[in-house]
Amino acid sequence: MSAERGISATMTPAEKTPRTERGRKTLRLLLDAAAAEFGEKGFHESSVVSITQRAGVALGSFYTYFDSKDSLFRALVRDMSAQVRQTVGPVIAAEPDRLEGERKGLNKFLNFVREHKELYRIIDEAEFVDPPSYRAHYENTVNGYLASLKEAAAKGQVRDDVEEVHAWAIVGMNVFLGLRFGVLDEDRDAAEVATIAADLLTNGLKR
Amino acid sequence: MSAERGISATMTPAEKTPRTERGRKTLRLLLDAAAAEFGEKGFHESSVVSITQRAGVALGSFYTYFDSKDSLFRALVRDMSAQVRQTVGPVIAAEPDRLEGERKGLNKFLNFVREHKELYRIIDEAEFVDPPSYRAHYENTVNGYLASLKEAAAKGQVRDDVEEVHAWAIVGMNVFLGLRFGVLDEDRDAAEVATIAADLLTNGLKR
DNA sequence: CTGAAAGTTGAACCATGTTTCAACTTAGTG
DNA sequence: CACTAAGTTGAAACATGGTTCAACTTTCAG
Repeated sequence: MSAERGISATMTPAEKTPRTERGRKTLRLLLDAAAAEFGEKGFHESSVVSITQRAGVALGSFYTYFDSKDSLFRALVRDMSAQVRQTVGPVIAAEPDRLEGERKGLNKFLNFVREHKELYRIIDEAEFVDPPSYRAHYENTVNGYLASLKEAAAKGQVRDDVEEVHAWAIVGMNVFLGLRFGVLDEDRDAAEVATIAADLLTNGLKR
Repeated sequence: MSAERGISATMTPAEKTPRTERGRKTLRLLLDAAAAEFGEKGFHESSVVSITQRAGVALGSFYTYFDSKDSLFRALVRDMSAQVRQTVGPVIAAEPDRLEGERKGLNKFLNFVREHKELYRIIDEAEFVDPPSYRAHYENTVNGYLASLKEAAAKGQVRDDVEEVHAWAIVGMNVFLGLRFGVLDEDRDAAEVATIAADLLTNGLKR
């Protein structure tokens, strides 16, 4: 996760950026340990002590890089929010047909969630730990969706009255399918779920 | 809320049921204070002290009725979960046409959420405070939905391949519309949102 | 009336966990 | 090499808030 993607991009200046290689390595250890810890136990059950232990670092070192437990959490949420969009967005965009893109995007999303249950959970908890980030996450997601739907409408691929309500509905649909078939259980084939959902979305519920 | 609906029905035996009128009154004060407190601050920011203060009751009295802060929260979640289903379910069931029922049900749900933002939030937080209740809430909701969709399919009102994936998709859609147009903002007419969503669900996204 | 059961009270106890800090170690530059 | 900046350490200070309990008050059945 974080370790693989470098640090500075999505990092706010609130943290004390490391100046040496050793520092960057420690910060990375902390971020990864935190993602694992928050994912397993949730924010409130996680402690700074146990995050540092998991990272194999002394307690005090934590405060070399973060102002507080909250500030670490915020950093993580922003990080993940971007990660989801960067993973799914391109898959949808690459497909010439928007409705087929929807199927592929959902499939990608389901697989992403299965591999990153901890990240999914962190974003959910932001509703309580850091509401602005939570809101921003979904607004960003929905806005991206809406823009892409409007383009498709212009090309005549989907109904041309698409608007915000549609975008929220679709995002909600995807999030819940991710929850049920990605996080809670993996008892169904992801591609099949994506196909069924995309078909529902394309043709509706009517007979 | 709880005060208006009486207590025993959804209450588990875990709590120490009051034996006198005075006791029932105190318990009701505590439940209402807790719902308000959890709704405003969330579980972890709420304290037993401040719940009892809000209820106008001594700290120690709390433990006459609940084993712990967690046990109170669990009671509240079960309570609300039932409340949502009892509010929306009948509206859908009363309508002969399932697709029209969907529109009315969503409309009812949106209005319910607007009046009960605190309850909505409590259920969300159950994902972290009491996962089994959270899971149970959505499984119950989805199962009810699925049963009703299958009935409609038998009557030829909706496609006859309806299954679990569809039900989760629809519930997710509704939950997110509730989040956006009920909790986060009320800048759109609820009936209009319901109409747009029901139309999407009926006819799909294709041109 | 009266006594036992139910309910009330809040100070004290206790557990947990965040944050600080001053002494110490390591890294890198002139 | 040496010297300074960067980073590390963990014990201790500090804050919070859940839970217990023994003394007290109210209720209500007999």
